[in-house]
Amino acid sequence: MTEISDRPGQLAPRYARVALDLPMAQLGAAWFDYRLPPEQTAIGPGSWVVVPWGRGRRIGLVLELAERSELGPDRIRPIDAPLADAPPAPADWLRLVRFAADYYHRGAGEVALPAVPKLLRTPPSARARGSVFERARRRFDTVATASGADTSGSDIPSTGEASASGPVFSGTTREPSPAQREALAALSSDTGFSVSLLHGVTGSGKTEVYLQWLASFLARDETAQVLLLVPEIALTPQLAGQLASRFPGERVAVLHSDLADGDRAAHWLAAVEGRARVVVGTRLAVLAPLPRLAAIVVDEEHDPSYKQQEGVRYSARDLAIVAASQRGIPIVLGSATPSLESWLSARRERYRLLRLPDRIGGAALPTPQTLDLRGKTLRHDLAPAAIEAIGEALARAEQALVFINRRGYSPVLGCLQCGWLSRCQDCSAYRVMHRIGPARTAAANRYRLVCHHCGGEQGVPRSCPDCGDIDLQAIGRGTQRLEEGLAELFPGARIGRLDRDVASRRGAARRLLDSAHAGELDILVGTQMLAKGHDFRRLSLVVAVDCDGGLFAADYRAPERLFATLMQVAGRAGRDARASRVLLQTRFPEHPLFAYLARHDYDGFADWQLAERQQAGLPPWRHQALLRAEAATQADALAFLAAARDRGQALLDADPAFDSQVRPAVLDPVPMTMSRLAGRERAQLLVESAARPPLHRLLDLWLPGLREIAGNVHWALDVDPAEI
DNA sequence: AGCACGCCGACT
DNA sequence: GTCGGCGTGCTC
Repeated sequence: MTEISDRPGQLAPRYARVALDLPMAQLGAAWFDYRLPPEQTAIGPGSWVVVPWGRGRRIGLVLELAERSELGPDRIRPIDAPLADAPPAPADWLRLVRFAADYYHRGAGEVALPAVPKLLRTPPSARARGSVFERARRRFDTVATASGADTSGSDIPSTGEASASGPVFSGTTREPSPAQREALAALSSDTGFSVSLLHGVTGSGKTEVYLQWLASFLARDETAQVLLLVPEIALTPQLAGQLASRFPGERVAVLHSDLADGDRAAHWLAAVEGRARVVVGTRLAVLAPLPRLAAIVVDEEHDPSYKQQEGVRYSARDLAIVAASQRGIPIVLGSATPSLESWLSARRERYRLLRLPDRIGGAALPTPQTLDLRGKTLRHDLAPAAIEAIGEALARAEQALVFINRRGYSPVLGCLQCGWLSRCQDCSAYRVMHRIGPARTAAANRYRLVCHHCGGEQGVPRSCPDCGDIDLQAIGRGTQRLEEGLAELFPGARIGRLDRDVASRRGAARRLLDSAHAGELDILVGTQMLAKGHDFRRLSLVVAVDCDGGLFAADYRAPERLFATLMQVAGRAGRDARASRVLLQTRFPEHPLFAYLARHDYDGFADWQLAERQQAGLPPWRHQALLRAEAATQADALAFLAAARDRGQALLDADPAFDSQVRPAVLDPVPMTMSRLAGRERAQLLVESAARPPLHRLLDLWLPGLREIAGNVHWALDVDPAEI
């Protein structure tokens, strides 16, 4: 517990600077002052307090105490009370929160409060009996003792040895390979802060390195905690079980947004109070206030899901590195296809590069081959050679995985007569046709049109809304339609599908994966979801239906993502040392990306992409911040951004401190690619800079003034945007 | 951002 | 005559 100043002769502070979860840029404040209770309390930096706000109550975080306030005393209200039973925030965590607030140009409360489970940051009502904290403590004790591990997926059957757990996740320690031993030896020399990039192909045993390395911290110090960040929630529950069996006697806290409120509070509190020494979670776990953090691993560090896309748009990977640096502890970033940001840091020897070049057990990586679609007659979007290969795999009683990164039945419905397309009325996008009923249902009830952006839905019109023609066509193919096509091509084959629609039904994803592992499925159809961390023993063929979307996309990160995705999908094949094939359907087989992929040459690909980015003046060579605006009309959004640009430019011109060599550039406002979303018009303004300090200096000067010109335009800043 | 107060249309 | 539309204004 942090204590208030009791230095003799000093004036006792009368006020607390409290961070609240409110949009501070819009409110024009960095914190709110409240009066401390006159009697001696333990309120100090890191204390959680209940404060009056308007006519209600809110939970706030005390940033610091102060003797004076800018505000007249009559405008300052007193703190209600300390939040009973809440463990104070550790100083290390407060530092991280402050860094994130500065870096992302938001209020500290906008960073800190969303990191606390809802149940624990709801002001206690006068009625509530007992402490939510005490209940959360008991809950974790019960679940952690009962199952030894996981609480989140009680409907999820535990996976046996022959199941989803690949060898690297097994409960027993296996003898490390020479490369693993080398990596572990290098890591064991660490004292204090260091960043290591563990570059290892799928199946090379990165996880074993993480776990052994983390275990060494737990063994060395009986109060030490370790943090393992993972990209997606889908695999987290089973990973928790695996960690629990791997660290017997340790209690594992699991943190991700899909936990039930009570579980989330229980796990968070166990982590925060040090009762759980192993903490595993998705991006939000990086903001858990861990008092005894000794080491961090970021698994699949390149994964886009580490970037928060609403509220404070932080990068959990970047914040993890900051946290390690602030605490003077080591961090390991692992990936088969590191982000170009991390790769550049490794090339500059700011990060130590460790490699696991080979698959465990010596299984060869299959060599991806392109299938040129030009001039071919496709059936259900599949080239003859792909169909043939699937047939061969089935004949050998092996499994095939067909990958398509589009869910639903067809991406758009259209009228062949007049050209009408199923546009979403609220978004600049097409509504996607989804099959919702079985084949015997009347066609009109079998499908719906769904917008993947705003969630808007409608029935399928019986005839064209524009010309009345009844010949409406599903155009293009998603997972559902591909599944149908495959059933037609391979009657009798057992086909399973996995995409977000399937996964949203509780337990459905697990059931599908279990049947796949049990050999009850012959063909798996799915999106990215199918590519993450599953070893299918009998899988000998992977077909990627459409690789071309990522080749020439407007988004300069598209090739990087495509390369990572295809590497990951390809990695599903051939773990059992069977002769495996990976077929990539494309109309541009001569694209250099495929050559790097075929050679398994990540280094070459990354260096090539880095060179392209350097030439184009893009990250990670230059740094970006994006000012996003949203208004009723595009004109309003653009007018606000234009005014913002002028003010930004004026600041740059007026301040000689902006060195002309590294002066940030404020570009012109443009409508966003998705210019309309959920009925709101959106536009954006890019600021870019060769160096970070002048960029942040500009943002510091610039953002406070935007309040005056915003009118009814909503705006927000995105530092290091992932998509532009 | 919430959540008030505050003035103008179609309903019991 | 009311219920309610969302336009400004305030919150330490």
